[in-house]
Amino acid sequence: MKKTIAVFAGLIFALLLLFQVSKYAIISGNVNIEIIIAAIAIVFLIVGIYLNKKSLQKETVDTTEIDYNKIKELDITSREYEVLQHIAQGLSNKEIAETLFLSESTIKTHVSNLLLKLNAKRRTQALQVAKELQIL
Amino acid sequence: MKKTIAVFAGLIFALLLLFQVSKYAIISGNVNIEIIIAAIAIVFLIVGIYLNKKSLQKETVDTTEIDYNKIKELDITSREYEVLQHIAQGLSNKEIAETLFLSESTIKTHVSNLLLKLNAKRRTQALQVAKELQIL
DNA sequence: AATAGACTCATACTAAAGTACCAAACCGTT
DNA sequence: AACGGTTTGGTACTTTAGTATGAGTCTATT
Repeated sequence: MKKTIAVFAGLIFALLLLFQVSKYAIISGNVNIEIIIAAIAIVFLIVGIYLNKKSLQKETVDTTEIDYNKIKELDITSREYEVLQHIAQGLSNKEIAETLFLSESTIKTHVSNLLLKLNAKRRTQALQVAKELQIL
Repeated sequence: MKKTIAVFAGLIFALLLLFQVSKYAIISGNVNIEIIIAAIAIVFLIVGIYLNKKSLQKETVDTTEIDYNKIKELDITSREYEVLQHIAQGLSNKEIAETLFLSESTIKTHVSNLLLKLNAKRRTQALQVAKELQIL
């Protein structure tokens, strides 16, 4: 975090410097105007690309938005979805039952209903389908 | 695709126009130099951000690079990895056996070895671990 | 108050998944 | 040719997963 601030401070300083240098270069008439304009354009193009890449990095790590509308369309209830999320964690029915303070029977019924609604034969297939539908 | 070309052509044209306008504005001395430099900087900053966003969109849809070195580190053989990929597709052992022209027994041994190497108790957990290790 | 949907849980199954152990064939290396 | 690792496959068994069915509870809505 400190590093980020330092980088940004340096960047802003460098840009201000470029700004002033350009101004006086134009006024003094020593340098070709085209070159200065091009230099500014290129520098800010690069800065734009860099800034954008930095800001996108965090978002794009696991940004696959969950389609909550699709969950409703499939008539998946909140409890069922909760179970689905636990399946995705790799938990067994018994483990899910323990974490949710329910009996294994209840989890089994939820899973069965999930498989029907997701049109899957196995829990692994349910995961694959759910990811394809952007539900997970 | 045609749209992209048109957009880019228009963009380049606009930039060239800006370039020329800037040059003559500076030479004629009608406009403040700072404003022109700032305008160029802002325009190219925005262009840079836009271009980068466009180019990243395709990559970032499912860009979670697979760490092949980690696969080797875990001593996961090519056949085992192949089976892992099929598990991720939601296939059963029997189905994997059919698609790879192997017996179900063979798939079971591969799966068992995978579970050991990934330190998982179930295939769903194996998937979760594999994704966490960026193997899938 | 009655109804519908969600949630819970049980029993009794069948079907997969997974373990343990063994063994043969294959393949590249020493 | 012998060795180590991979791949393949079998048997026998245990453990999960999943299905089918029925039923009681809870809650919001009519």
